[in-house]
Amino acid sequence: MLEIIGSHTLVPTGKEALWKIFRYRRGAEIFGEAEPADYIYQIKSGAVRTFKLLPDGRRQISSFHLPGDIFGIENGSTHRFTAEAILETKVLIAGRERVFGDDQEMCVFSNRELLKLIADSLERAEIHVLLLGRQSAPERVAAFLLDMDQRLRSPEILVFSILRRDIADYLGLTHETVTRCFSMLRDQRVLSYSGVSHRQIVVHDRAKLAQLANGHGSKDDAKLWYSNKKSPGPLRSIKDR
Amino acid sequence: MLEIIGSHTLVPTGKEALWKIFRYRRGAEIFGEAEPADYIYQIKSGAVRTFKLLPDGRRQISSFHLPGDIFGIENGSTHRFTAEAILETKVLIAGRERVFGDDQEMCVFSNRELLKLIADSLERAEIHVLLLGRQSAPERVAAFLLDMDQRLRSPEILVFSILRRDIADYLGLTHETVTRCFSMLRDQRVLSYSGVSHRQIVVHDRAKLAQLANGHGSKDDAKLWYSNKKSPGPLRSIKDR
DNA sequence: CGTCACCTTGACTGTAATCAAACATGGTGG
DNA sequence: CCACCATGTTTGATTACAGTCAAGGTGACG
Repeated sequence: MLEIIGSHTLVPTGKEALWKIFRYRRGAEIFGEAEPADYIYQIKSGAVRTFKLLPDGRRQISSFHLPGDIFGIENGSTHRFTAEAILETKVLIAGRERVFGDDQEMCVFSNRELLKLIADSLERAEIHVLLLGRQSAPERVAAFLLDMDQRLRSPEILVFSILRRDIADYLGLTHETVTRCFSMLRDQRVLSYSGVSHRQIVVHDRAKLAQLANGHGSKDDAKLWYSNKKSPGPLRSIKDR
Repeated sequence: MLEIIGSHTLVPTGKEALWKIFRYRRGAEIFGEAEPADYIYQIKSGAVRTFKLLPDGRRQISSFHLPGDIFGIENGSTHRFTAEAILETKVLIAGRERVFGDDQEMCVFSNRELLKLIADSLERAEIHVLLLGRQSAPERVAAFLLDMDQRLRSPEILVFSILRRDIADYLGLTHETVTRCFSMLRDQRVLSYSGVSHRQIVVHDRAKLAQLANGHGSKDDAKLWYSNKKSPGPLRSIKDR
């Protein structure tokens, strides 16, 4: 099983006893939208997606959570997302009273820490809004890769358990469009695949990626999309390749 | 000058002395992105938009703020948005130390109130992400109208100082698309314009609006878009109408 | 070795963007 | 008060980006 590896600080020191450990299989639901928010979660290993569903099944992933990340904190009494394990995942769980209890000594965070956690989520959501509202498909994919690369501390090989479909639902695209953007980046030598698996990515040109992500890319970058297909000459059947 | 009228509770009682009043003309910048966040703001009258810009000028409006709304609170030291008055606007201003000061007596909010303010912003941003990532243009416009209608307490006439361009930049669309969606809703008798101004809207069918906003609308609703144009018969010049 | 889930690519379609033009509104100054 | 102008809105024609539908390829795993 592929695994995302992060090197983040886990639970605040001295508070370890307040957390219990749980294990979820790939695809398992950790909590559901609108369910009572009785616990908060911190990832020990693995990865989690949180998302909302529309009645007709359209899905919007709001975040991917990696080792060290805390999720499931709600100011209200219920969860506003569903959370699922993307792969075999271990999480530390603490009761809600460990966050919002009156006795600070029994809490895992100070008021200030709690505020920072929520403010950080807000900032990420605001960036996500800009991405979805005003950036093109290649820009979104570049921004996503850059973000993942940074969160995983720019490893040699980006090992990626996140499916194309999940990336698409995070970026407001389809899995085919995500694949096409990856292929475009590969053709431009911004990234390549390590070995045969398309889940292991080597990022060659982070500067180019940043350029694309921020809309600073040259106009031609987007054109490459279609120009590849419209090359002159007779069409070749699939067998000919 | 048209004015948005809200009937919200202003500053917490007993804390009035901590706020000063300011006035901004239409289009005036209240604060800029990346500027030091030395003050927080509450709207007394008028309306404010907060937005981010991409280097090439694309704009994403994150929120419209109406009377009673508080904005400009930052956990960090700088603003993450630009804020501009949409029309002649009066705001109450308090220094940053009134929010994050150590002495609760000198602060305008309790820790709990502050957390709720930020958590509410986060919830709105998360809904915005779903809207931008997974909803169609007509759904976005319906959701926007419903939201505004609710925030203004479902008045007889929705008086609207927000330009089509601003709505578009909030919904991740163009102003033409927003106009087309309004026209579609008018043709379906969901709303109509009051008087000659297209800035005064009467909402006739809130249930239908809610249906459209949540993706529960019938499949034909979206089709009306194009079917109007493709009706048989000779084309009429504009003068003929 | 076969199956299943996932990924890639191609062909075509459709929604919303773009480009363009006419019209409306509100403010200004003669 | 009206003519004029700038700004905003509406509608139409066309384009383009991303979605949909479809088929084949590939890797992981039993």
